[in-house]
Amino acid sequence: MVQSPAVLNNKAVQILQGAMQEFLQNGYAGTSMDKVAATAGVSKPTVYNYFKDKEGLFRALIQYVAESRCQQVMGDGNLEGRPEVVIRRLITNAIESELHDLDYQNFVRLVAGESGRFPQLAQAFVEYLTKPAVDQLADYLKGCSDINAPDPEATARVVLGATVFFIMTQSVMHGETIMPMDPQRLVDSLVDLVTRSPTL
Amino acid sequence: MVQSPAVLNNKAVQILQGAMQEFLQNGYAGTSMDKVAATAGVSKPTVYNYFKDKEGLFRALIQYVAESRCQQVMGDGNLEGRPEVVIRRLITNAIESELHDLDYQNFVRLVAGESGRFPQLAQAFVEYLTKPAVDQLADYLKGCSDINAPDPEATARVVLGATVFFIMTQSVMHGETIMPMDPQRLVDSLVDLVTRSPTL
DNA sequence: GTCTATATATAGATAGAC
DNA sequence: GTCTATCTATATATAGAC
Repeated sequence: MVQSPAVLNNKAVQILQGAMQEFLQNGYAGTSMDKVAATAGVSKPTVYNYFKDKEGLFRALIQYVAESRCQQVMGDGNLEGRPEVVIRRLITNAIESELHDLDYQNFVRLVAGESGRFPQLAQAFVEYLTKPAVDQLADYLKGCSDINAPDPEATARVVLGATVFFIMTQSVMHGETIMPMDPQRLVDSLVDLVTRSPTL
Repeated sequence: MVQSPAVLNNKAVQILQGAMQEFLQNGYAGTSMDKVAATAGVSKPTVYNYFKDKEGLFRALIQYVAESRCQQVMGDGNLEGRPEVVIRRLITNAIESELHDLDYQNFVRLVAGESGRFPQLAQAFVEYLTKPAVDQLADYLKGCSDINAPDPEATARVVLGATVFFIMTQSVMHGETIMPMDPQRLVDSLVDLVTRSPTL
């Protein structure tokens, strides 16, 4: 029985791959164990041999995907240089890598959509993806003396919040045609807001 | 057959109330027409007499809830006064009214979670809730000469994006214990960022 | 460990009585 | 218009053969 993605043999990964395709496409309740088994190329009892039940498989899958995404979000962790350049690069990278990543968008939809019924999984998302990103940026901002951020932690939430909101509205919620905007304008405004000289 | 919430008799509303409770709690695929009928206090064929099928009922419900929320989000539309005061009040109101509104959070979870399979409903959310809020703030910012916002539309997205992200992370995704923050700090930082004197 | 076959429950949707 | 009763499909989960 697989409880943690830390220990995964070949067949467990094979099942998780099939489960990923189905759950990301059809949500938790919309996914049947029959289709998971078929997509994974195994029989249904084999699925139940590796995972206790549908909920156990789902939890293992979310953890599996979150761990995969974890490194990517952090980037190389190399936040060095002048604030205008660093912040611009950080936001540009986030938008470019997520705005057209359909798998990531479906992952966000799935975790957000199930956050009421699976609060622990939503918390794992916050702990392993959201919080590290905010903390990393906040730590960088703390080291910058010549920017407009008396509260670096709150400022980091503003910067990343605006970025996440942009991706959510434009792509996840399909708002690109309804309220279109060149991502560059958001980046420019954010850099402009944060890197001005602080109040005298 | 009810197609639009614009024309709703008593029984249709009664069914929508039951549907709201079930869909907001259990999601689309997790909701059965049996439970909708039971919660609404009618029989299943009666539900099908007023709505074509499960999908038709769901679409009508989302439109119904979105229209109810539409006015509330806009507030009284009275954005007048000095920018520090107006922006502070706007964000504070949004956070106070949404951060602990469980129905609203479940509505966000539902629409976001189904946005991949019901893109039209997500677009209605953007068109009737997100876009009006952004436009209203952008219009106000355009009229302010003494603030730090060369691009009012992008700045409005930063302000509302940071606010929505805060509510999403703290409440919807249950992150309050993982990355706690007093909402006042976010409000202060946003007001501070936007209302500084523009670059010389 | 992995399969075929199946038990049991519940889903969406409707026929037909009133 | 509204109900009880029902049809058909499919869901989760497992028994038992290999």
